[in-house]
Amino acid sequence: MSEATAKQGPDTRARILNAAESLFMTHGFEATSMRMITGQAGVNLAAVNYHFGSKDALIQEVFKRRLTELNRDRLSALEAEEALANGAPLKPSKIVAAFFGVSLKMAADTEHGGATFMRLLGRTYTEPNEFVRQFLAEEYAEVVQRFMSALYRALPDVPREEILWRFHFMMGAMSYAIAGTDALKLFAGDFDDKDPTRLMPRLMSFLLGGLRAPLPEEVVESRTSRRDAA
Amino acid sequence: MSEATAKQGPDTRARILNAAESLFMTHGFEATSMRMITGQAGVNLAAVNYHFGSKDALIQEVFKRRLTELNRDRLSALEAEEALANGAPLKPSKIVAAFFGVSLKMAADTEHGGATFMRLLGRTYTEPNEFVRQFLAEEYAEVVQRFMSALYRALPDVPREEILWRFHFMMGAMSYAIAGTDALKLFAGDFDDKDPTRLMPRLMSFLLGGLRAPLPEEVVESRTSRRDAA
DNA sequence: GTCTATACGACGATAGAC
DNA sequence: GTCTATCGTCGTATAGAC
Repeated sequence: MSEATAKQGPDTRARILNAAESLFMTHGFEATSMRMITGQAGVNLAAVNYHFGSKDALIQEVFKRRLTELNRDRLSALEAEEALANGAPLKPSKIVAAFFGVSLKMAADTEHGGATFMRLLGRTYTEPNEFVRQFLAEEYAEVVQRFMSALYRALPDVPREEILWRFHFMMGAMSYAIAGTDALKLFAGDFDDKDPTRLMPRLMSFLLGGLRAPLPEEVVESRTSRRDAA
Repeated sequence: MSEATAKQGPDTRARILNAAESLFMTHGFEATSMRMITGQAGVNLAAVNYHFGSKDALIQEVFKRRLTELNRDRLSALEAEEALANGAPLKPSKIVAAFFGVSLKMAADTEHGGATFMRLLGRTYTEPNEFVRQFLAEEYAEVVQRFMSALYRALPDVPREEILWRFHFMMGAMSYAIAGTDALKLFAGDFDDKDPTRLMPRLMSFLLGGLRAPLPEEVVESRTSRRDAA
């Protein structure tokens, strides 16, 4: 159990990916060394750089696998709602539920590392590193565009820039929701962990309240004055 | 300007702290090496470990200085509102503005590294590291308790556990708001950076909408059934 | 093409001389 | 208190064996 799970595995590349994913999700990216990965995979240290180029590239590959799946599920959820609506604009609650419901579902999967992955994903958004953010942008481009279009239709009176910002805020709230109970316990020692299924309705109420909140005065003013000018 | 700002500075400890703060806020904690710090401070490499014990301890010291100041300002803002209210419960908007207004103000200070600090602070909440979270809990204990008390009074009909969660969600939204425009640009290439002073009203609308949103059904149900049982 | 052995420079940390 | 020398580990690069 200590190391070298299997010595004559068929695909070195796959063994590295599996070992890396498992270790990353358990210890985080930084705390996982190349020597830990290659040790567990039973391959030579240099194999990682040969197959992936660098540790960062390996991280990206592991990340990509999960993120692609996650975004596919998010799009499926949105499309399912759109099919039901039959061309009519979706209710904001349906759109938000499609995006964040799928996210929380993966976050609830503690067995396959989904929870750890979602925590890492939340942190990655605020990563100062340039190429990480750019990679994330590419992965998100399609799904964000689709969800934004749905929201534009659902909220025709809200300026698009405002919707974009509020979606951004919602992602932040979700990130903390997933990072979760641990952080909350710090603030309230008597805090009960309770049923994690309550998180979803809790978060949904908050997100919808924020999304449909009255527009900030400055935006209202600028819209009013624009209307006045016209 | 390259290194060794002053060779015969009086207080080695202070010179290390200043150099560390400057470098941390510019490059982040991890990207700043001990050799960079001691080089800029004009002291020996081993001096950091002698005076602070470790790099982590030095990070805590620098972090603490900022966070103490930030939380002091947040409490001052709350107390100023409470003085105006003369014993009456504060409006939720005043409470939220006190906490997050001060935060955004520090985040807007790009000159002294306030922006970088706030970005790092936002990430630190979701840090899996145990002692980092415990340190943060101690630093936040008083200010969170005070703000929660104010919110309990302001929203007597909302279950306290719900308020706690929503405050947590608000912190997440703020964290992403500060991490900011860079992340947003990734999703919308045509996105305009615009006036950063608009961020505050934008965020405030969202936060208040979320804070005052209708309670999730499950919470309402459990409260109703509890009332029924009584 | 794959893979291994080995070495390189930078990192945080520490023991011991002054 | 401060310094030098050195330790073990890190990610990475490369020469050469299969």
